[in-house]
Amino acid sequence: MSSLSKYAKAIFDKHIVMNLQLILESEIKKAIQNLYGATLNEVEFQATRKDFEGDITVVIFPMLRVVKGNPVSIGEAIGAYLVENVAEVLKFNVVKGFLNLVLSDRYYLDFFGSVSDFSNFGKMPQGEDAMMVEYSSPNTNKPLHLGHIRNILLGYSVAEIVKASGKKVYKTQIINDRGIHICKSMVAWSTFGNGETPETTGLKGDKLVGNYYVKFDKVYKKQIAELKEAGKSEEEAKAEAPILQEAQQMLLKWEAGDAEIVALWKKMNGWVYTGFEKTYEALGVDFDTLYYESDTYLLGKEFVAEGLQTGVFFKKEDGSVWCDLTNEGLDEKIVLRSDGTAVYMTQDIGTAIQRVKDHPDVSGMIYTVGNEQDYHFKVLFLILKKLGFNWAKNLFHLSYGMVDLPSGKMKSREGTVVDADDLIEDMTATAKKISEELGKIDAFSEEEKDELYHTIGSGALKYYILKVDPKKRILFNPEESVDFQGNTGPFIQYTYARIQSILRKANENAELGNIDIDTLKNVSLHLKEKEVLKILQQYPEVIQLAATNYSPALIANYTYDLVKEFNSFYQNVPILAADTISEKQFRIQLAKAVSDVIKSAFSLMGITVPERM
RNA sequence: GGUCGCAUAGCUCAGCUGGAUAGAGCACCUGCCUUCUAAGCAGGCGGUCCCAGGUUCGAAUCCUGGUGCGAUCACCA
Repeated sequence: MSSLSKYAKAIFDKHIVMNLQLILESEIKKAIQNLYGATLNEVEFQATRKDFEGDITVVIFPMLRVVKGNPVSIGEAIGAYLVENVAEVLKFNVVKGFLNLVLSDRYYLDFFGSVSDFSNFGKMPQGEDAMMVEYSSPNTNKPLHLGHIRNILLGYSVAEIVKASGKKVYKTQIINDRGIHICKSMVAWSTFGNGETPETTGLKGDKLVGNYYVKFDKVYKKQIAELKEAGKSEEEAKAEAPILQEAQQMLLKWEAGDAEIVALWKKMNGWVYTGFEKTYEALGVDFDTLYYESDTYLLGKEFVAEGLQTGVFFKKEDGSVWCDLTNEGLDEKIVLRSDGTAVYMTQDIGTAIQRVKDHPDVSGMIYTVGNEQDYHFKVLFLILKKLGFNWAKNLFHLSYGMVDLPSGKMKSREGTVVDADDLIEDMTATAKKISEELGKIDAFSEEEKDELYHTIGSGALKYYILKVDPKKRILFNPEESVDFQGNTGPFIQYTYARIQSILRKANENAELGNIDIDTLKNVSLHLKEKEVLKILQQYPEVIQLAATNYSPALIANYTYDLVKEFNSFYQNVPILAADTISEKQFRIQLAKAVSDVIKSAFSLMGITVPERM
């Protein structure tokens, strides 16, 4: 158990219960002062291991620096002192240099009674300080795939977590809506499309456009082969292929504002956006504000010009503009081409500045982008600092590992991608299959069933992806379906549904009434109850930890621990059939609290929970 | 080659600021549905924490050097 963050402390202060760890720390310091005349700066705590009796453990070893003596006898002395002076400490034992403290039930019950609403437990009120979280930066020439799914789920979840940790959050994306890749789809469509539309083909807009991106590549490769046969070198062939030149012509026309080309661009991008909308909806994510590359690259150019004046950048003989980062241990980086056109970096400079202009309360930004762009963001952040923006010190690249297939990297042009919509559909189908086999929801309407399948299927997928540490790469094998048992989304959803079932029954019998402190006083805790309470108590701290580490995986692991402990309680301790009324009431409330926290934690991962399953 | 990241059970992953005998799930094996949903519970099997040094009372964790895998070092994004 790490020391509680100041946020968690604030939560406990708000409720009558003082954080015990703080009390223990100061009492232990007093004990050392009284017993040995020494001054202790810090006390190290950790959760007591399961195989020893106790709830919280004080590590004695670090004290040996200021107190000379045998760790066991020091532990004994502190333990005796605490039992004497701290009401919550019932008894203790010392194993080697570890002082295990057994806490009173009363301490845990006071904690439980002090939280009036577990559905908001651990979430801090939103402050003035705003963060902007960027995720899902799609190109508008092809549909979203599994790689985007990780990006989207991760970014969304981190945004929710940061929000819960007490910051205002704007969710945004940068849409790469211009450039040669878009023109490729446009050329292919106008040449081979025969006026096809999403309406005439019944295809999702992004799929339709993606097909023409693939078509372009096919034709391009064929033309290269033909040119090589006619005696051209590989390089010449690649540069001279007519369809590529056509795309390049189109880009020039687009930049010149050619009305016909711009109209085509708008039409095809419109199809793609409609398609993306559907995918985002299926994933249950949203955005507060959108940015388009076509809108921000010009602002980037302005600031490059300004930086050139102030000496942040320099111009080479050919007219290209660079930033010298050799003092920072990096290379020189281009920020404007010799022909004056913008590069990726130019646009990103512009976008960042635009965002803060539009949202003056933004004091930092989080970019959810794959780790292949680590270098790019290192450079971007440095440049923004050099340009003198004070928010530049609060920029963070949420860098995540690639999602690879057993066959290697996914490539859109070669059709070796796991399509986002297909994957969600597959997961839903698997959920359906399993649900039907179990046959528990035969009473559901067709509509309710479909909703449930989607809840479970997408829950399985989201949990599967989010439970992994973001910086690690994921190897995804489409042949082996995502699990629905063990450490999975459906397992946790199932626990939630079982609790709801109990609550419904309790409600029918009017046993759900608010628990009062007097009832709690008469309860003596079962070991399993105590374990569940211990984990519940950690939730506020886990949110803060997940926020500072930008890691939904911490929320996932926490939820799993909570659910595992609860299931053990559920299976071993009767709830509705408890011996006494006060026990029954308490256990119902405990179950409810657990389900509230499950729902809350899952919402931080963008996962919904079913009432029955 | 330079830089950055990763390496823990057969597989997928936890392991917080260094602390006790390194933990889960899947798979495999045993039990448990006439009591609240068995997508569950209880238990078993399974480890040279990549290797070698170092710091420390104590290292999977920190440092150095290797090895392996990945990324990056474009007037691509």
